Amino acid sequence: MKIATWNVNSLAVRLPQVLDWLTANPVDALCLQELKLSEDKFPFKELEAAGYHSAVFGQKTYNGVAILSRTAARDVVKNINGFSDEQSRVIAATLDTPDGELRIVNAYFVNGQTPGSEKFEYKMKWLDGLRNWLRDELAAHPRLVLLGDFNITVDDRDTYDPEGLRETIHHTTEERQHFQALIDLGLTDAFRMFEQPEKSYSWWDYREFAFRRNRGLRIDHILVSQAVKPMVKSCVIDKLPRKNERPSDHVPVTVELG
DNA sequence: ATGACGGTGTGGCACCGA
Repeated sequence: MKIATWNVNSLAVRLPQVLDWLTANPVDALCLQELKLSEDKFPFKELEAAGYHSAVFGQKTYNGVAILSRTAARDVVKNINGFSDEQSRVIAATLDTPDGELRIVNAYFVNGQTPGSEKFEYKMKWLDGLRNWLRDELAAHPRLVLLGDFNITVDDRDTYDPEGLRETIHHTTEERQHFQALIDLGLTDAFRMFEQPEKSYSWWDYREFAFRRNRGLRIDHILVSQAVKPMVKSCVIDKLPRKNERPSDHVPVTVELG
């Protein structure tokens, strides 16, 4: 089975591209971030016509996450248990697969703006909350995938300018320690289980022809639990949608389990 | 470099993203 993550930066704008992508890439589940719309504006009908159920945690203007799946998701949890948050950033659900149940945790991590800012402090607290909750989720659901827009580069391979961007947002030691703390719960970065093209990124700024110059970051990740790791067959970034008209600044990342 | 681009909600711009 295939599971993908994509920060669409407004589902209202990107719905046609999502439908096109699903036609070309009929994954079993697609996790979306930055819907930028409330649940009452969510295109349930169009996605159902494409063969997908939707579990949605919407928010007007900012944030908003959803899990699209071929089979209906169950035991849906919205946001982080034990962490009070005004923003719609996390949706978790269980999928029933031929190999048993699989827990999906789809997250839109906090951006953090600038190290030292209030938003950065919020990012650190949010990461603490996520980790503490995830420990329980993993205990309850050994077969688990955590995926989404992490807004963290893992190491120098994940950034077009490791020296110039050192200790800037998405590159700080503190953020990377938080990422490592998630790994230490027993998770593995599926992308790095395989040999990958040099300078593989999942996001490029809209400005300065960043995509054309491949000045990007890898900040969209798929982490798998120890029980899932032996099943991982591939993990790929699909750059093609970044060439669309009115593209999202992020592209999909897909993991194949078998 | 207080910049760039793009989305949203608003209202003739400000805020946010990464």
